[in-house]
Amino acid sequence: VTVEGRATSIDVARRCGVSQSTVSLVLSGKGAGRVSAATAAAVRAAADELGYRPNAAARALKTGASHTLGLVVPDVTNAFFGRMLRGAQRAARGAGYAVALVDTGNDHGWGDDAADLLRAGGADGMLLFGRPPAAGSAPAGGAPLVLIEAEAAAHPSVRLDVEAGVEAAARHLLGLGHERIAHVASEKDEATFGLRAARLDALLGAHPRAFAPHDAVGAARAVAALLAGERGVTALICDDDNIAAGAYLAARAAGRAIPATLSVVGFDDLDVALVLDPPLTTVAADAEALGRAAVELLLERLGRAPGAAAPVALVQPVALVERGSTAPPAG
Amino acid sequence: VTVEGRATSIDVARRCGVSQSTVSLVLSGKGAGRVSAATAAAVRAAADELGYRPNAAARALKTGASHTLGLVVPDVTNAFFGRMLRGAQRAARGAGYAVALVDTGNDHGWGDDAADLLRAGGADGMLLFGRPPAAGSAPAGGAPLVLIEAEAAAHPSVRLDVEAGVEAAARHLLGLGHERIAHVASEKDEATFGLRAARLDALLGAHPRAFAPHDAVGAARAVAALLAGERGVTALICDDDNIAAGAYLAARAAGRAIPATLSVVGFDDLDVALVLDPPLTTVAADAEALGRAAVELLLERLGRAPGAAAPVALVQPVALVERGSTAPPAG
DNA sequence: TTGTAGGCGTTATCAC
DNA sequence: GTGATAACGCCTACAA
Repeated sequence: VTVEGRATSIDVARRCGVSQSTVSLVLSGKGAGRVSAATAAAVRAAADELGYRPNAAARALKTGASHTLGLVVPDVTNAFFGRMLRGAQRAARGAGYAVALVDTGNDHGWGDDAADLLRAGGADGMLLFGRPPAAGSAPAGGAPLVLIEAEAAAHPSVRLDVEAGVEAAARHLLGLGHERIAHVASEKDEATFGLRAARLDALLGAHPRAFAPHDAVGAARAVAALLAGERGVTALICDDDNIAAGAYLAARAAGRAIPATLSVVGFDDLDVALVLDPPLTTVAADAEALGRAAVELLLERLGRAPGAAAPVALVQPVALVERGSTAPPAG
Repeated sequence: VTVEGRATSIDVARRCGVSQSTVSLVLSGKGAGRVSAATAAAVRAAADELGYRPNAAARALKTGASHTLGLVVPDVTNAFFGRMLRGAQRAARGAGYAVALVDTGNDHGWGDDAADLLRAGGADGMLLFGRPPAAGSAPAGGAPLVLIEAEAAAHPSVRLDVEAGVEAAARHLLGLGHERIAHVASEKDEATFGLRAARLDALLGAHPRAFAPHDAVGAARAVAALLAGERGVTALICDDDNIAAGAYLAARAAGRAIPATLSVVGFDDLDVALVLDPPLTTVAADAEALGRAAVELLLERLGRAPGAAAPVALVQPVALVERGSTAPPAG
């Protein structure tokens, strides 16, 4: 267990009197049937004693693959990303890849961030969340790219079927008898939110809409303003459960009881949905599966030739979970 | 904007008729006063046109630094880690480092995970959350290590002053007149939780304790059992806000009103604390600062000689935030 | 079955 | 000012 600086494969070779290439052969598992069992054992023993670890940089340089994936998300602080991260991370690790994370903190320095990461860590491929890379920039320096919750002709992508999600929410409320439904939309301009607004517009015609940040306190302000300004709103469709939590706060402050005088639907089915009182009716999204699928797409693409095969655009299903926050409108 | 495979510094050199080493000098900024302004400009132009990006692996091999930090956390899904991640990530990026993330998913395959990451990504240093590395293993392969929310003589560390935190919570409840206070502890065996239990034992003497998972539903079960089994408990100190959220669920189910017949104190001050009704009295911890401090410690250590200077153990303050979930016991 | 040699793309030390 | 040249540690034909 001697840990003294670094042992190289040459040290190992010297230690047991063989050549460096033999060491490489044995330790990379490609010595089967080529190196005698005795030498192989000796090599392994020596490597063990020296605590030898192959130098990742050297290997990456030689093979051209760093076995690292870059993941760019707008806000690690959001529970949704935590779950997505876990899915991505697991899938990646299962395939021997590490995940390097970039949190842009909602600033749109996309190209910069992504490129920086690549330059720094030398990722083999990138996962970009939320918006396609700016047209001009080549954010990954030519590395394979997979988009999450965004689409672009040039790259494979995975996203949730958010249109079906908001549609299910709207139909649920319509079925309950609501006639004036407001959309509490995200203030971020990510593709997914645009899709939702468009579908709701098509479905509901003109209807109130407010824009809110993804935290309960900020969202509460937005919802309070909406409720004060718009007459007769009896139901809210929120772009995210955190925003829905804000709606609860605003409703409480305004003396509106949920669901008696205000119905609320969220999106994502985060942990907070169950903690709210009453439990939140929401559109459940499997964030972990999303992350996993994105990584699988990227890994698959890393296997292919650079431009081969048309990029796929995966769409994953979501499902409305009816809980206690929705009911027929009063009176 | 031609992106054709990869352009190397040799391509750039050829393009503008200089030697490769001149290109290196110019682009690494070390050409000041050595390379003529004209050549420098030409080199930069050529690099731009070719979309040249230095090869990270080659640079890492040559310089011995990958500019990547490994971060190992038990559960990215917890909002606390989201905030910590952000702090760590920002500090790292500010210094030109990328952060590679490993989520162990609460399994204690420490050595494996950390080593795997290192092998894969070649991190210059590691940040380990929650528990010191197993004595025998050298999880980072000799790379500098910083512990977060854990301490060990051999490594620098940062942690929250959790003892002061639970003490403040306990004194607050004691001051309110509570006499039978239960501790809803985390079921994880991380150092931070042991510290809290010990302090509460010292302060409160024998008192009820239940162990709960860090999700509301699971925690609710644990709290329900505690409340059913123990007589006269009027207040709960929870190891985390998610657990406190579970306590709300259990209290609701058991018909105990918060704070009228049950006071609850949480830990961390996550977003959920404000969403709960009534808002949760909790011990606020600055997770972002924790992440930042850890990265700074690691970067500083990366600057020094391998064994130089005694490892520091930073302890960051926490503060009780009184909100609506605590009140004098009934009757 | 094993060893030799060349090169991956950089950086950095020297001559020129 | 600029250009050869030698590593960095590993992989992999190819030679022995």
